[in-house]
Amino acid sequence: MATRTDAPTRREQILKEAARLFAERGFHGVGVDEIGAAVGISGPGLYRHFPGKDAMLAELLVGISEQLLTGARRRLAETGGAAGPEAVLDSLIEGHIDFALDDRPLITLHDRELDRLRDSDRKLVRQLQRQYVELWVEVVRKVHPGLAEPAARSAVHSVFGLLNSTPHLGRPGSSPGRAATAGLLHRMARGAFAAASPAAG
Amino acid sequence: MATRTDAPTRREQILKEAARLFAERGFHGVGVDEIGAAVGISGPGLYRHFPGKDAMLAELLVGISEQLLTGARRRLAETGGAAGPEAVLDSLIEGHIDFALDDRPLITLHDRELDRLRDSDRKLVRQLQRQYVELWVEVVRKVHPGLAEPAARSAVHSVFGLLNSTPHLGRPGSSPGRAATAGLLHRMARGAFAAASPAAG
DNA sequence: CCATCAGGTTAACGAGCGCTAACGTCCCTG
DNA sequence: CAGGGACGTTAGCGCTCGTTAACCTGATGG
Repeated sequence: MATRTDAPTRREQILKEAARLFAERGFHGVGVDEIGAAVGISGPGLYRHFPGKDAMLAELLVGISEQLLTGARRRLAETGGAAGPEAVLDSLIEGHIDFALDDRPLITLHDRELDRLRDSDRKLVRQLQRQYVELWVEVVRKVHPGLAEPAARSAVHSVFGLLNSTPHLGRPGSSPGRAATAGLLHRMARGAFAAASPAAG
Repeated sequence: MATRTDAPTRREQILKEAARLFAERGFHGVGVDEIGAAVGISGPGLYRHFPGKDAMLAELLVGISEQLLTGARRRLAETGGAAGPEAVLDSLIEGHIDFALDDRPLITLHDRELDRLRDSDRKLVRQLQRQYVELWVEVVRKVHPGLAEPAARSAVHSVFGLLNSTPHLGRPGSSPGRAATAGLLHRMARGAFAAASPAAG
């Protein structure tokens, strides 16, 4: 019988620590020796698990993009049929906020270190990101039909900027607490979308 | 008599190109030779104008922070007396949007490369940023008295995230055009603040 | 009981970096 | 017309980095 949720493998440890370090000091600012030290082994030992430093970043960024996209598709499928588009949008916002609050280092990496990837990986990540954005755009336009498509796309990007501000919001366990912060971000995102339409007073 | 606005000096050229390169590939990802090449001189020639690579980044970040803060104070002084706090908030938003749209590389650097600074410079930048945030917080709380101070501070940080999303919004001259983008961002920022209060329906 | 292999170790290489040294060349000024 | 400062250049130093090579060890399994 397997242990509950299978204790984190070495690869996963490495990815987690690498994400934290990359987010703190940037991809080029972190040496492989530091990443190794963070998981208790030393520098070149990492090469038993990854072909190189680039590969760690690639796996992180692709993983983030896939996780966001598949999560959004799942939420769309679950919420889409039963309730109206408003419920779908709320679910998308909730999912993004959960991710931004629980994996702050990854959110930081997601739009910061994309240019350090090999061409093929970068193309893949951008494609996943684009699909994620387009999924949001469709839902937003159902909730706010007065919004033209280019404006909706800009609005989605801007709301991502709003939701991804979590790294600036004081460390977990500080001022407002997680639930309050999530609620605040959710209301602000909805308010921002609602105000995006030029017609709205 | 001086020429109109004094043709850009070598220092200013260097700072502008360095900002662009740092924003594109990160502080550690850009070599001094590249910065030199971007202004038509080669690597070590930069050291006639700056004591080191770090100094360029420091001057950029301190300059940004000072420009934002002094601009906000000026707007507060100009708009504060005559009209109500709503007009002040609109003016702050407008100023921040102008900056985010006109100096995208600087906006990118502003919250990305802060940790690469020497301790003293980083302290200075953080202090300027904090004053800028607090100025916003006060104005926001006058417009939305139902908002507690910690929530207001979080809301301000989140709206900065929204406004600073301009680098993701398609290069200048694309889809919506500058005025339309500025208007969209402005409405969304106001909508986000308005929705931040828990009481709001 | 020994072969294998996963997962480490240390040593060292080659490239690239920021920066300094030494030198050249205008241009301004007394 | 000296002389000096502003502003370049190229050569090269010292260091750090990512990566490879060579070796070690403990668990596994036929």
